[in-house]
Formats: sequence, structure tokens, C-alpha cells
Amino acid sequence: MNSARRPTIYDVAREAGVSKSLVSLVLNGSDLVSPAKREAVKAAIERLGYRPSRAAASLAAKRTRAVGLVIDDFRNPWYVDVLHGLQRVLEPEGFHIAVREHRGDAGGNAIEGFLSTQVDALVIAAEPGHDHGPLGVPVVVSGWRLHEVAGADIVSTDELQGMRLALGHLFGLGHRRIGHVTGTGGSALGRLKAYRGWMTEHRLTPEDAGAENDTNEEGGYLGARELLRANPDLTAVFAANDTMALGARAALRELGREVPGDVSLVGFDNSQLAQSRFLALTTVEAHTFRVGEVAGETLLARLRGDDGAPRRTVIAPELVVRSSTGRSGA
Amino acid sequence: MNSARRPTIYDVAREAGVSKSLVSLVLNGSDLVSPAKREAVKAAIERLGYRPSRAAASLAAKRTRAVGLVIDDFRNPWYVDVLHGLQRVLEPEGFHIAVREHRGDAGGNAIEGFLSTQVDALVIAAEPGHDHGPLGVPVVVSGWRLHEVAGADIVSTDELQGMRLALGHLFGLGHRRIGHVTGTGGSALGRLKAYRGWMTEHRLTPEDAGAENDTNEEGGYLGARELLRANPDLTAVFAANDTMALGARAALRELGREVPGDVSLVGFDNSQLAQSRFLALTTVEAHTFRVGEVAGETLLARLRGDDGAPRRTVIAPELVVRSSTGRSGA
DNA sequence: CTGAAAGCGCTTACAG
DNA sequence: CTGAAAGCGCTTACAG
Repeated sequence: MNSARRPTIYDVAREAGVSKSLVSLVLNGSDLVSPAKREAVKAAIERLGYRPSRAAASLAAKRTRAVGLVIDDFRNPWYVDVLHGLQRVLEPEGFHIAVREHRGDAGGNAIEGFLSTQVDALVIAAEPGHDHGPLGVPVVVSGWRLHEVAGADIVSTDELQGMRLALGHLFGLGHRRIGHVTGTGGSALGRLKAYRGWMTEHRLTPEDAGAENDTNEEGGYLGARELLRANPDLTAVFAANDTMALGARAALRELGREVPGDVSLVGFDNSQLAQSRFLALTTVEAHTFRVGEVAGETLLARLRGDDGAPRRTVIAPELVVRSSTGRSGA
Repeated sequence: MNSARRPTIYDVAREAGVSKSLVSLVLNGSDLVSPAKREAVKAAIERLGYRPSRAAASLAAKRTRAVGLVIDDFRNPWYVDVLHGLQRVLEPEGFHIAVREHRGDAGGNAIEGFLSTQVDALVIAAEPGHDHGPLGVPVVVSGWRLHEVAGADIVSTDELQGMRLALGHLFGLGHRRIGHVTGTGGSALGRLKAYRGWMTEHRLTPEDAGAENDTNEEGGYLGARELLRANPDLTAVFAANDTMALGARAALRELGREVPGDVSLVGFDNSQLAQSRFLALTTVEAHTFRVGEVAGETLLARLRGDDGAPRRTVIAPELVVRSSTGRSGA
């Protein structure tokens, strides 16, 4: 274990009785190597407990084989399926995915951080904070964002379609007085616009609240409370995401409204929370695993030299009906 | 932006009119540098948009300035405060914390992965999977675990004390028939033993269920259902963690029990879920931010050469009373 | 496939 | 503080 020195590629070459170059070829999965030699090298690696030095490999090859994933908040597990989708596509290609929280432009600027570490590519699943010029590596932005990254490809759920599914579901259940709880950020703003558009299109009156609130449980609570005080006759509440719906649920209980008896409640994301038996929230599944996979495939193409114009890929969402919605009593 | 070549330390030295060695000293925060020269170098770095190469620095210095945090599951945000505590202590010292999921011994072995990347130290906040020999870098293990890592320091909440606080709270409210919902893993096992010990000590009959279940919402639901079917007269249910308590809450509702009217419910972790208005769960705050800080301080000491015997540090927990517990009606 | 060689961009003594 | 030098452990052509 604690040998004097970690074995290097030289030790492996000597042990296997081959050249140093050959070891490097084996490590990089080249097919120019005969099976016999390949096995000899692998056996030597095994015997010596050799681990390649990432630092040396990165320095020599001028690439790190690391891809950065920038997220808003580790506490909001929305990003986990994106991560797993990226891993499914990129790990077999030898890439590792590193995750960082983007905590504003202050201290923890994750984008800057990743560029210093020299990731080979970047997936931004958070508000970028401000417009960015070209970052020097392939970038995929995921979701509706307030700011742009020059030259980035975009992969996201078809949120407009998700909104239509959710609102159409409520409409089909007889609801006509449908309120919306919104919050700050590009994602909530996009959903708010979609909500207003859909309502107007269907000759219904849009009623929303909470544009200044955070898009968390507290924001959902405050927004729903405001919304229902101003519009006591609402029969359905649509929150901009599942966590906000949890807050809205508390506001509804506080106001003495049964769900779904008096008011139907809908979220967005199909989070674990929505899936829990206790909340059993009707929501929109955004297929973020697929978003991650497509983001990974897009980056792979870029890393292989594809320099076409930025692309936008849209993934179809799906409505998941649970017991938080029911027929309108009105 | 897209200059022909990234600037190196040579370019900075030329731009600042100093030697290459001096630039390196400034980058590493040495105090052997005069303020004037330091400023000159910083200005040059700014002008050139210079970013040090982590790969080159790691290779030359034989350390990466990276610390790995091994977690069980990105979906269970239990670890987030540990991460933030580590960051608070280690980032000012120039370290970056990388997080990986430990998905069994198969594919995603995070411990192996980190050793390949050559982290300078490791924090294991997950089940290690099997006993490990010395890993070659300083290691802190957090929490009650089934397996050991040779030579590792241990930092964790005083879970025994946490259990006493929660059970004492229920006892003080008049509860005598208190059941426990448990699950797999070292953490749940430790809590189960503590529960049984406390109950016996107080001449009460321990009743538990779910030892084979996952420690998630589903496990909490199944365990609580089994527990209450076997012991319909329980007046309080103590789940091994908050997420399991969420599942237990659904089981209670399904069985027609009001919380806290018929049955009081307690969790463990003081997660966001417990804090939500809708669940408002009485639980144990484990002060995991502090656990992260102490883990960081411990690693720092080890990296500075402290080679004393492995230490065990214990952080005092705190009971958080919310509306899921009340006086026993019995 | 081999083998000698250059080079990636830093850090680390070391003599001055 | 400077400056020349060695070296970290790889990758990458390149001539054979």
C-alpha cells in the first residue's frame, strides 16, 4: 500500500516488458495494440496497483476529460437526473462530470471555477447571472434562462407544452378559475408568460402572485396565500414548481381549503416530493434524464469538431396525474 | 478571448517585469514577496486574463488541492450542510471540494474514483461498502457506518444524545407506547440500537419494524404500516430519518390516524422537508454544517503533518419541536 | 509495434 | 528577491 513511490507508466512498461508508448496507447484504448500486448499491460497494471496520474495526462494532452455541471442549489435535487443522464452518455467516453453550485457572481462563481480547472465542456443548468461571451469550451445551457451564453447550444424540456398539458388537465376537470404562483428567475418567468398566454387564449382571466418571491417552499406559501386572499373563488392553483406547490399546500390548509375537494393543486418537475404518497401531487414530468443525455451527446459532437450553428433541442414533457387534482365543484 | 494560446506564468512574468519564480510565489500566497511586486504581478494577471493551470500545478507540486466528499445519494440533501461546512473551512486555504455519489462497489466506486483523481484528502459521508485498508491520504468518516476505514478520523453528531432528546420529548408528553421505523445501513442500525436501549432503560416495550427496508420515503411508509398493524395502540412513531417520517405520515393517514391528535410523529435530520410548513415535523437537528467544519479542520491538521492516533469528534445535536408531536391522549 | 525526444505549465530547491 | 535548472508523469509525433 504505502510503497515508497506510486508506480508510473515506466514501471508498468518494465513490468509488462513493453515500451512506454505502448502503455500509453493501452491506457487510451487505442486499437493499434495487439490483444496479447494489451493483456500483458493490463496484467502489469493490476499487479503494480498502478493508477494513471490525471494531472500529468491532462497537462500533456491539453484536455482534462472532465465536464462541469453548473447548478443553482444542491438542495433542489432537480438537477440529479440531468447529472445521471450526462453520466450515462459521457462516462463510457472516459469523461467525469463535476458538479458545482453557482452562488451568484460573488465568491462561488462556478463558471469561473470550472474554467480555471479547465473542464473540456460545460453544462449550465442554472441562471448564468449575466450574459457571457464565448467561454472557450463547448457549452450547453439547460432550461429557460434570463441570460445568454454566446455560442451555447440549448437543451431543455418543452416547457410551453408542459404548461399546456397541466392547464388542459385542469380545464378538462371543469376548472375555469385557475391561479398561478410564480417567482423570480427565467424558468418561473417563462412559465408565467405561458400561463398568461394560455389563459387569455381560452378567454379565462389570469390571476398570479409572487413574482418577487424565491422559487422555494416559502415563496410558494407566500404566493399562494396572497393569490387566494385576492381571489378567494379560485378552484385550482398551479405552482411554478413542486417545491412551491408544497408551500402552497400549507397555505391552502391554513385557509381551510381541502385539496382536491375545494382546490386542485398542480406542480411542475415531478420531484420526489410530488411522488411522495403524502403529497401525491399532480405535476409535469420534464424528462430531465433525457435532457442530460441529449446535453451529453451534444457536447460529444462539439468536442469531436462539430462547429455548426448553435442548436436548440426540445424534449417532450408528460403530465403525471395524482390525487391533488379533481373535478371542479363549481 | 480566443487568443492563439492561453497565457502562462512566463507571459505574466514578462508582463509584470519580474521572474517566473516570483509569479509562482505570488500565486501561492507567499509572504516573501514585497507588496509592490505582488501588485505588479496581480495587475499583469488581470491584464492578460491569466488562469493558472491546475493540471500543471498539481503535477509539479504533487498535490491537487482538492478534497473529495463521498455521499450516498445526491437526492438526499442531508450532505449539503456538510459540504458547505467543509467549504467554509477549506476554500480559504485554497482547496476545492469535489462531490461524488458512491454507488456500491460497481461502476461508480467514488472512493476509487477520487483516489485516481488524486485528491489530497477524503471525507466519507456514506456507507464505505466494505472495510478499507489505509487509503494513502487523510480520511474523515462521518456518521455511524457499518464498515471501517483504517486510520480514519471520525466526526459525527452525537446520535445517541439525539435519540435521547427525541424519546425524552415524547416521554415528557406522556407517550409510553412509542414505535420505531428503521431501515438498512449503519446509521439506521445505530439509531435502532439506541431506541431499544432507551426503551428498555425506561421499562417500556420497544416495537420496531422495517429493518430490511430502504431508508427512504417508501421504506418509511412500509415500515410504519407494518408497525401500526402489529401495534395498533401506539401513540407515537419515531422514524429513523425525516424522509422516512414523510412516508410514515402517509401510512398514518391511510390508517385514519391524525397527527398529532392520534399519533405523534418524530423524524431525524431537520431536513428542509421537516421545516416545511405542510409537514412541520418534530425532529433532531444534527448540526451537520458544524460536522463539515470540524471534518475540514481535522483534515487540515492531518495535511499539516499531525500524525497522532485517529480521533473521534462528536457534535451535540438539538431537538426541534414542531407541530407533529403533542400530548398523549391515552 | 519500439524507442528516443520534446513538451505540457507549473513548483521547488539552490546559488547568487 | 532573481534566474537557471531539474523534474512532476504523462502524450504526441516521428523515424525506424
